[in-house]
Amino acid sequence: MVASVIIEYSVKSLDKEFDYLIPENIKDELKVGSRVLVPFGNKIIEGFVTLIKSEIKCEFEYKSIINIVNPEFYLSSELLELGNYMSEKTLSTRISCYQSMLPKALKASAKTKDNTLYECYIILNNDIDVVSYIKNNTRRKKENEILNNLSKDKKILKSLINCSSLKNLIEKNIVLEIKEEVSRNVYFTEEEDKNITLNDEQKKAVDNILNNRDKPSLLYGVTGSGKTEVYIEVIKKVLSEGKQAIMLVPEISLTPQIISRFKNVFKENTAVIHSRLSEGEKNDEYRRIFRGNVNVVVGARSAVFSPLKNLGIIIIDECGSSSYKQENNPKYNAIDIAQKRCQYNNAICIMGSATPLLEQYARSIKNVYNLVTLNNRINNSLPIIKIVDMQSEAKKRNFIISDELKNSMNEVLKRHEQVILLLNRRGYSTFMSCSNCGYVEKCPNCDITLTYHKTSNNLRCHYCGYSKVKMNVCPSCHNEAIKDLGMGTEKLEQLISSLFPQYKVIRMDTDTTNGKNKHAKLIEAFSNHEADILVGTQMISKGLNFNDVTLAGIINADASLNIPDFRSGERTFELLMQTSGRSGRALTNGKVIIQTYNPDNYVFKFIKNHNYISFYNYEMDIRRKLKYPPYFYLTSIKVISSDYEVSRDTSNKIKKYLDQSLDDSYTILGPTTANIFKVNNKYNFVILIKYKVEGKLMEVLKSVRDNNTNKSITVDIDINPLNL
DNA sequence: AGCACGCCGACT
DNA sequence: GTCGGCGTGCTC
Repeated sequence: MVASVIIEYSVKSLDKEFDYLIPENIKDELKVGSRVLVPFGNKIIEGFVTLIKSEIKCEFEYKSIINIVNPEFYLSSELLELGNYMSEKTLSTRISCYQSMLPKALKASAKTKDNTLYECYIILNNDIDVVSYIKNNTRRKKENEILNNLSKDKKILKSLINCSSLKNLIEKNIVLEIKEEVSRNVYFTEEEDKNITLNDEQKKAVDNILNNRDKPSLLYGVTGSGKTEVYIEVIKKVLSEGKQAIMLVPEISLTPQIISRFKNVFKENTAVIHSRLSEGEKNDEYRRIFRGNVNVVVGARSAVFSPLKNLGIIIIDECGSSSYKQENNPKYNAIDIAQKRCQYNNAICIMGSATPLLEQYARSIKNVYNLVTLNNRINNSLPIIKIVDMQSEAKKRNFIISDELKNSMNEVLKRHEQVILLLNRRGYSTFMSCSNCGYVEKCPNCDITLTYHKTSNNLRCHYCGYSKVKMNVCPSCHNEAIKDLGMGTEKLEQLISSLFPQYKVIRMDTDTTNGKNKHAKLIEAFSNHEADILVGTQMISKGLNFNDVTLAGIINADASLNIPDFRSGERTFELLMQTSGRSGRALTNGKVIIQTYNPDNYVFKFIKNHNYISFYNYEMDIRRKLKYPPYFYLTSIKVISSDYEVSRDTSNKIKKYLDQSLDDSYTILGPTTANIFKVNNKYNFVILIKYKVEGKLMEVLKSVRDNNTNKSITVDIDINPLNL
């Protein structure tokens, strides 16, 4: 017998099968999808079995598989097939696709080896007559107590009774130690299960989804319309059919709130996977899923690969979020993967959002997706949205907080309600600049300014991680005139504290939430009303549910509007809409204040009336005129090199090649310098291809990729990119 | 990816 | 004469 193996090196030239002999001793355990150890060249490396066949073509001498790495786990034929599909669609190696399906500890080439945690238990030694031992043992009471407990409970956690008497019993071989695998406790607050009854609209949505299983459903529902209840109801139905469920959420909305919500409904049948788990915890959850111990998996992007054997539904919550697309290789989109898996398993697929991507809504209008709408907020009241023109505020010398926002905050806080303030920029200030000569401190490796972080008193590059100590003297004109300009969450927190000294402020951004459970603790604290004002970045915009919040303030709505990307309008609309959704979820007097220097921008016109549909129509018109998605597909080719000229010349060469190989149904733009031209000391050029029909594009792209043999040049192809 | 083989320049 | 540069090709 021979096994075809894909080995762990993720390079194009090795993205093919190598055949190995299967030794007798592992013959029975070896499966297609098994992880194996094989000799390759003069090294021993890992790989996955993709095929087992009987015939041996004696063209050369085969080597033998050394061992199966972890006989219990293997990639199912569904996942192997999915990996091949993914590698075709993303033009990345098959091994990189397989590896992204597994937690790190189970990957080939993992540095963290299998993180299984064992716990030591004690049991009675059955070969010994314990009853008579107890009878004869009159002096040592403690020992008898332990023995009596053990004969009742059979097995007890050793750490619970660890004492000298126990040690004695173990030494005498009366009590035995055994090791058992355990799952680490994943953060979870027990709550009583509120038995929620659905309103008519929600009931209709559930029926509609269940009756249209043949295609994905787009659950379009305004924020606070109760999408989660619909998800839960549909999942319950699927579970009752004996099937299993995956629920995908964006990482930032994977909060303790949503986790305990699901754990309270589906109890220990739930596995949760998110980035704040340790590798060991992820491994535990993966194992539970693989063994069929859970029926519901809640997780971010990569949870779409959960090895459920009887998949009945995949839900993608906040399907408009760009977090479903992986930014590095393989550049897969979890929504595509979900749809593929649903097709394969005959499973229900639900995409839910108040702000779906234009692509998604367009498809639902064309009936590619089944459109299901929730029009009404549970409490029947949408927050009032006010747009504040910061240009006129600036004349009053209000640069950060407008009078309107300040007054509203005072009102709300006096009523003992809460405020959320969104500022999409972490750190203390936007940049440091010399007020004498205008010198601006930039990252030496990247083409962007450094951000000042006051707590750590350093300047940091948010792209490459470079940091340096803050200087007081200008390196250019040597004056002591360095000022921090612009506003980050750190500075805003400070400002708010001084403006509202009698109220407590919590700040949430990547800098305050990187500790274990920090994120959960901050949310819980705010939820318990331990603070009155929550200041934060993106991460406070989604999924959070605070009953006392009646005011949401967006400090600088222009930040995301001014990003040079054709989706910046759509992104801003999404961000503002989602943030607005945090206000007035339980109480009916919700209010949202949006501050901008461009109050005439079309985005605000639609935001003001909560009007996604009008926004959709307006934005679609722009996309059609400019040949952007959803009217055209997009592929970007990024050429990256540490040598400016090499990067420029290579991208020109590629452009020439594309012009020759593709007809004029493809629009080829560029090469131009990327949005951030220099990152990590490397120069980035971008070529964009727009097209309606894929045609032979994939073949052409493959040869572009394969023709680049120069190791110092990276040619990064992104099919259907979400960020330019 | 990692390593061997191989063919040309400057060094004890 | 040899040490070592990295270009090319192979790995079941």
